[in-house]
Amino acid sequence: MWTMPEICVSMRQMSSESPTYSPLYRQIKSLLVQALEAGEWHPGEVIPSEMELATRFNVSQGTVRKAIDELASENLLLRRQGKGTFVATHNDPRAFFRFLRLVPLSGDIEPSRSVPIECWRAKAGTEAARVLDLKVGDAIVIVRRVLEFAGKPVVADEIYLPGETFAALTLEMMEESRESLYTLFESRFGVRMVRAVERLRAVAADRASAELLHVAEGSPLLSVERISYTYGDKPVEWRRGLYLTHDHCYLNELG
Amino acid sequence: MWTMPEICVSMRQMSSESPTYSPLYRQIKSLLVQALEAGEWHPGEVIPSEMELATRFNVSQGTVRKAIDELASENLLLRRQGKGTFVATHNDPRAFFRFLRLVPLSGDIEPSRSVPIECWRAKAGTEAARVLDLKVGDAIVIVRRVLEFAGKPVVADEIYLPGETFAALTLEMMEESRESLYTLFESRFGVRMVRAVERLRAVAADRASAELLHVAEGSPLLSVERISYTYGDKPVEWRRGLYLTHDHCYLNELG
DNA sequence: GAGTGGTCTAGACCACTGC
DNA sequence: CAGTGGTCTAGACCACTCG
Repeated sequence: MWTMPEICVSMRQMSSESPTYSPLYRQIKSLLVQALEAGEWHPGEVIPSEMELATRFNVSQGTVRKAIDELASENLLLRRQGKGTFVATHNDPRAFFRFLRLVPLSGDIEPSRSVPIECWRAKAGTEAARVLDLKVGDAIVIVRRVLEFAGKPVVADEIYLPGETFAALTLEMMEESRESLYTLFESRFGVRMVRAVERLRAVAADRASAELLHVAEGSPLLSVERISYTYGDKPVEWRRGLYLTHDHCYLNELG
Repeated sequence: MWTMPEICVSMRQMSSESPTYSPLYRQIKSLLVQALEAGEWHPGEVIPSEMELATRFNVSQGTVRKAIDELASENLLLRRQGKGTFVATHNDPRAFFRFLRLVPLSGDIEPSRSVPIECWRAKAGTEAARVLDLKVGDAIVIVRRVLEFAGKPVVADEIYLPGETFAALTLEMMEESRESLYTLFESRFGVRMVRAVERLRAVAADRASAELLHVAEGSPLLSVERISYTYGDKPVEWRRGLYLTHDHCYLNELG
């Protein structure tokens, strides 16, 4: 159960003098993130109304509003006029394309399917440990899978996960699930990916990938290396995908 | 000279009944965009203070603030506390990396140089016409250039521009300019790129590109096709770049 | 109609910049 | 010091949803 932190008043006056000044609405924002992280409200659920939160935190509605505004713009929350504010979830077509920027060249919408291939345990090497913020030798889980669009293989993924959190992950679990991987992680492991960084390069297909994607060895593939983070910028996934960009392209908006 | 539109009061009451209702702050926002588009304030300049604008438009400071907030988040304006609000400009290192998401794998910062190669006039084909919103046969300007990092060629670009706007563009102009291409477009042609969409694929190097980038024919290259837009979502540039991703990668943040 | 988020206002005060 | 953007408040009203 969640208990109300009673620090609002003491927080407020850390103005002027303090070297770590942050405005009230950011403190509220961080309290909301803590509540999300602690699982006070689950993905897809409504959170209390702005007025209720304002009463709880002893601030005005406008201050809560500004905190929620930022969280909504970071896609942690979702506002729906007349209904309330909801915890964002990956179980939502919009979230799907936020993290998989692959679109068919034809523009048509294609059904996609995730085909898990392998899932095994290993110990973190120096690079996996660095990326996932673990110690060398810590347990990790490695998953290999293929993503199909319109029945054809388009992406070959290799995914590294911290072993502690994902100890229970099995191939069967992924095979049975009709949801996306991130939806599975969210519903079964309580891990919600919040943001990610991708590094893209063009590479030549090695033999294994060439077989998985049904192309000739040496064909150009788009290599997408991704590090995903949950609440508090904690890295929880390291993934390398090889994308076949013959009939698809990686779409990116530069704001 | 700019004249004050006097429609605020009439605009305000298009509530309830109207099918095209938009809140007051969005109407203010669109007036500000019109002013930017009309060249009322130039890139790098301060715009009037929030209070002044509020008086002009007969709204409260808060409403102007919300309009400016959105424009700042879209990178059209730049707020600086204590100094004022400025028209965003490409003559700024931050803007540079917003539109060129290429970073060295080593992490070091490398000096870049644009080497223009060719610049010629042509008539728009069906595809160029469609993308640039022109008629087939309309004049276009085509530029080829190479981007070097640390003295080595990394990007080969082919750039299509509407001929009318860029009639005066010459190779010499680009050679003499030490600014980025977008800075040149902004200062010499009054065209500010505001947003862009990129489509990425992995391709094999053809002979021409292989020579430009000093790699073997058939090497995997990252193909980046970009359409850039100015104010009002008007397309003004169509560009295809081939990126050598041996020592660099395309960095993308998924929010 | 009651409840939610969304807009708009007016006024007070704070933090930063530059003269 | 005056002027700018940034925060915070309180209250009114609008638009949307649902029972």
